[in-house]
Amino acid sequence: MNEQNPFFKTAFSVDNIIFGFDEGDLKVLLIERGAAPFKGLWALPGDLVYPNEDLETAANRILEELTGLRNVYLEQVHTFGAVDRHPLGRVITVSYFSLVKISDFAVMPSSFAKMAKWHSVTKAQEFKLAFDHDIILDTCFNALKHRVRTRPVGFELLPPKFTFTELQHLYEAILEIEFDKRNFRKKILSMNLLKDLNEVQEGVPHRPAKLYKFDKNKYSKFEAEGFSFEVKEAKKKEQRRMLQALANS
Amino acid sequence: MNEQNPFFKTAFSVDNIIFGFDEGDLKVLLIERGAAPFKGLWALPGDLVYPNEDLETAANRILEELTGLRNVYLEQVHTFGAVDRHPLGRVITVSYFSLVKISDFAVMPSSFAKMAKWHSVTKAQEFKLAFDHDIILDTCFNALKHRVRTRPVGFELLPPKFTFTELQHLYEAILEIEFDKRNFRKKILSMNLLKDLNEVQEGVPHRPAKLYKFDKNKYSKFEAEGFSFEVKEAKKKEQRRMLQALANS
DNA sequence: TCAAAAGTGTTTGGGTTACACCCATGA
DNA sequence: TCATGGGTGTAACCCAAACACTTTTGA
Repeated sequence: MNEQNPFFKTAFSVDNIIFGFDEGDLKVLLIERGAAPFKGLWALPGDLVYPNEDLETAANRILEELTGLRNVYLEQVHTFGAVDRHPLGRVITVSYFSLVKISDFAVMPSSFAKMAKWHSVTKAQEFKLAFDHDIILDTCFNALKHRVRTRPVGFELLPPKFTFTELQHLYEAILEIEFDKRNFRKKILSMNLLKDLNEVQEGVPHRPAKLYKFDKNKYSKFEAEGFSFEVKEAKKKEQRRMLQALANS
Repeated sequence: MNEQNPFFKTAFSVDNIIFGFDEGDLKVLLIERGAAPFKGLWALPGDLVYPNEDLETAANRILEELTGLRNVYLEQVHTFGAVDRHPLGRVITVSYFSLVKISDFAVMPSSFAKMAKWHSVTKAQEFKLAFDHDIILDTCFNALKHRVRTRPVGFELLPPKFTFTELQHLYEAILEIEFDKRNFRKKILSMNLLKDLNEVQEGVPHRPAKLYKFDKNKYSKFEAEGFSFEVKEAKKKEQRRMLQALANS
């Protein structure tokens, strides 16, 4: 193979959608572009892939350079390769999403850090992002919604000790649905994924909640067998609302 | 951007897993490699992506060159980019699967045709394929299994008129599960996806089955709402089998 | 009349949904 | 004692699963 070959005029990059969870809200880490094209707009963290680097390695590198974190949940989502997606040339990009615990962010070490900022996902979806990053964000958010119903990955976003209510708020934020408290607890408990730590919250102005941690042993069982977090409540509620509306008209 | 830049030493390809269904068996179209590397091994049809060509366009082009078919169901699955996956250089490949009606294959028009051959998927999974194509095949077969539970895409693999039994065999071949005839019919009928053609099979040595076609209008409803083809039978059967085994020991 | 596949209903059980009140704590 | 969220059980319902015999046709 040689470099004069026109097939080698294409570059490829990795874009990394980094999700976090804080204050009951699902967040995504964006970077303000300091240079053209799209200077001043928010963009997903990403970089060209080195010639001797695997795709996942590149995704991990971007993540570590930006956040200092390693060994983070990472999943490839989709590859975007429209001819005109990058104004300066042909760049095909592979998107990944990763799930991090915002509690781990003591410092954001790299030079990127000054421009990086957490944004609520719902708000970021309304931004005009650089390149086709709005579509990428959308696609990855959908992939996360799907994954969370399929594998117990939600825990990747929570601190090591958490309350049931925090867990429920996390699922609600990701799936954009509200759950019944009792049914939610029943469902999660029946999965046997949680370990009761026999500890409680401190410093809260109300009855303190019990703390749980995620039980890795059970997790691996689901890795093999699959996991189903069925959600029909929202659909039914919606239907009933529409029937009501019809009846009232 | 310029061509001396080392980031432009990478090429992009698309590999296309073409599924068909015939004689109760799920098939995949493979090509025998006529040149090194991997000369003589079976490989997935694929090609480098032209510099001015979108990824999907490339996937469709490969499909059309090989089969003469256009407007075929096509879905991106995963991107494979291990540094050493191609012995002659860095080639990142985006995999797609497509679903075709084998009945449409009057001729296979291109020069590829003489080397292309349908293989039963289960057998092809045991082959040593060129490059990392065995992993790609596996990944795409899993993606198909998933998609078929999620959207009514099975019809893409059947001729325009088909019997209930053919449809059931198709689902069984894809999901590698056997279904109860009555439950299967009930489930499909409740989805209201089929149109009874008031015709029957001809020339069969037994009671002829009714012919159905797929009803596009209903389909679009599922496109929006989602579609669930839940399958628990297999799991339960497996569990019971294991309990039996335990009881007998 | 036989072979071969088509066609058809009902019961059971498990899991999801709906729903409301008391409890523990800090202020 | 009050405000705030924590924590708990039961009945109804729906859907998937299990299961066996009759029907229709061609040979």
